[in-house]
Amino acid sequence: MSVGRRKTIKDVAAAAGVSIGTASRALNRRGRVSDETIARVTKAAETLGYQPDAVAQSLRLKSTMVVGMLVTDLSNPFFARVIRAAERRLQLAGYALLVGNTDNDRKKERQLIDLFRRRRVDGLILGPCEAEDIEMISDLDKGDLPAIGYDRDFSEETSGLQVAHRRAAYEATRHLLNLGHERIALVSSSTSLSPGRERIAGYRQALSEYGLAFRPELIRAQQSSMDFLTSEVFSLMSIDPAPTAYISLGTRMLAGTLEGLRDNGWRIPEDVSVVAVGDTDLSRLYAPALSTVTWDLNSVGENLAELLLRRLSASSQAEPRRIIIPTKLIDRQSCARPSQVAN
Amino acid sequence: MSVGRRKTIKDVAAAAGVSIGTASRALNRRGRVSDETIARVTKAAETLGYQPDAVAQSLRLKSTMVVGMLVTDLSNPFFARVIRAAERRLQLAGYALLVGNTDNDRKKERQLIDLFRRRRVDGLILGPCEAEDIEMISDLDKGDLPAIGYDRDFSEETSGLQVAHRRAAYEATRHLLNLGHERIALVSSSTSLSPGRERIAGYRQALSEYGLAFRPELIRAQQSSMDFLTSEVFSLMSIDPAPTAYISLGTRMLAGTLEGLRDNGWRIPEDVSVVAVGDTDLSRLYAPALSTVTWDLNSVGENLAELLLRRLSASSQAEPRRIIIPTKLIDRQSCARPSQVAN
DNA sequence: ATGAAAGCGCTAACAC
DNA sequence: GTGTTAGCGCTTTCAT
Repeated sequence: MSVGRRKTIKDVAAAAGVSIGTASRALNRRGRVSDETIARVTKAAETLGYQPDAVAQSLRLKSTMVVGMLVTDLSNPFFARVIRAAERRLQLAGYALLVGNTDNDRKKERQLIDLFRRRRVDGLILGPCEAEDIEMISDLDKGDLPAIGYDRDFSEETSGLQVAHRRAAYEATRHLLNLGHERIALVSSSTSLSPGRERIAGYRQALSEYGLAFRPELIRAQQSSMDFLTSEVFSLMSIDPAPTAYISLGTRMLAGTLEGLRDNGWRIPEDVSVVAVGDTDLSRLYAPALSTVTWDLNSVGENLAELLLRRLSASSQAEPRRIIIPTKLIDRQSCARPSQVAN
Repeated sequence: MSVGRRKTIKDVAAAAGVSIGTASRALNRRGRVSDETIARVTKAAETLGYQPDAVAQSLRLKSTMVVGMLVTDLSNPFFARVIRAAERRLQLAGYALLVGNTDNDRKKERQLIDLFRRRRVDGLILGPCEAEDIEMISDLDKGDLPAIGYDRDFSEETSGLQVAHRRAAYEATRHLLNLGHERIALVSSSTSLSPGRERIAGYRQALSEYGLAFRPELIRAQQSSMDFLTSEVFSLMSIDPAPTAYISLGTRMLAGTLEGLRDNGWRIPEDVSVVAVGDTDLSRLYAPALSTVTWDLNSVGENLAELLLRRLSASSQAEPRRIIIPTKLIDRQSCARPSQVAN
């Protein structure tokens, strides 16, 4: 179709009979330009189908209007939703979103950050990653790359967002404790990730408030693999006496937990209570419907974008901000008093 | 931390005591450079922590090594998985992935394409979108923007990938027909999207092979909203005589279908048979486990990346290619012979 | 084998 | 108000 090469501002200038400097000013409505030339240049640009070259602009303006986002797994619905919301908000502000998958590998994360830096992204949103480093974000941020953290450790000097995983685990545990459970298993993401650590902390706190001892063997969090094996659940179930309740807060682990319980013939909530994570179709439609810890993923994405945007607006070099996203426990039908039968 | 501005090739050249031209050649090992200078320049670059500016390179080389991908909904697991796989493959080839959400809105798609073009992405992967146009992709592709299609219409002159939705629907329908069902409801994405159209075609074909008439009232595909209302299912259930089987091939609609059926007290598969889509936790763990049409999302992503990469490798301006991803029907426990009770 | 210089497309500073 | 020019950081002729 279009035979000629892409139109440049030079073409526009020529067509409008002005210099390229004037063309630029007219197009950007910057500096002193007569209304008449603005009109002529705009018209010329339009008829030529001129679109400014963002690469050249970036080089000149030292801003690409691109931000990068790194998460362990783009396809994890917990991240995918967040990305969607963030992309929407960023686009509104004229930014595009470059995404990368770290596979929860520190080395890959490092590589991607370098790559994104070379690409001169204006800012970075960093999701949780193995062996994360409190200094990392502030190093970047104080260096040449504005960065904010999402569900990972970051120092007080930088902005970031965290879901209230600790509180979530605390409340889930309290909920079961209140029902009379005393042996509560916790299945969650690895302790090398902030959410994993936070959850354990919340769980412990609830336990200690009830004067119950923390028993590490009831916890499954060392998993670094993406999938949670039902064999892990079996090992939990074979503890004597066995747990009477399961809090399954790992996105990918819930299915394993349910499968393990089911395959062993344990009924929910008669034999065992379950608290799940994420208000998914599975939680709602599973029989029985699962009591679930949830939070607003949309809000996470929007707030992340907002946080970074604020950081990028040169004016407000201001205060670093920390946003905590509240969680909610939706009680459905998967929790009951522990069965009287000694397991 | 780093006080000085970013190092440029000029700094490297100075530090190595050569001209910037030589520095560039040394760094890229292009042209004639003595091994000794290569060593000196490389060393200088390393000690300075030099990283080439990709923006400047892009301007000069007329290639950004970025590709864009547009889908209706980044958070839809069907797309999220594909994006993850594509990103991985592209990254291996040195490309970064810019993502965008069209919300299934033609106007937004158009805007995003223009935006991506301005950003000089090297290529584009376009997912399905409302009112898609066969010419669109080839226009782009023959114009200035290599593009391939994913589950959408594209002309024979361009490359693209399609999941075998028609065959999938055909087989699902056959499966139910073979069990003795004659009134089969089909719930799928809008007919304004390629997958929706294809599925209906497959469904019709199976019906006609069985000598059964196509009854449009058994189809729910006009949905443009993201969620499928259970009221739609009620309307289906209240047809007289009611369908004895449901094929629910819309990602977002499966939950609605199950909910509608359940809330009305219909048992699966005793009262009604169901075929679902996507080998998700829900399909596996729902009681009963759902017979499901699946395909390899990972392979979709990889093949899309591969297709675009091939298109981008200037050498092979070659043949446009069309890849069809096969589907598989996993038969579980949600299908049975129709109940003898006249509904 | 190396240096000098042009130029990718754009914006901003400076003259007039 | 507009034209001219420098220069963002890089690669690539073209001389030497």
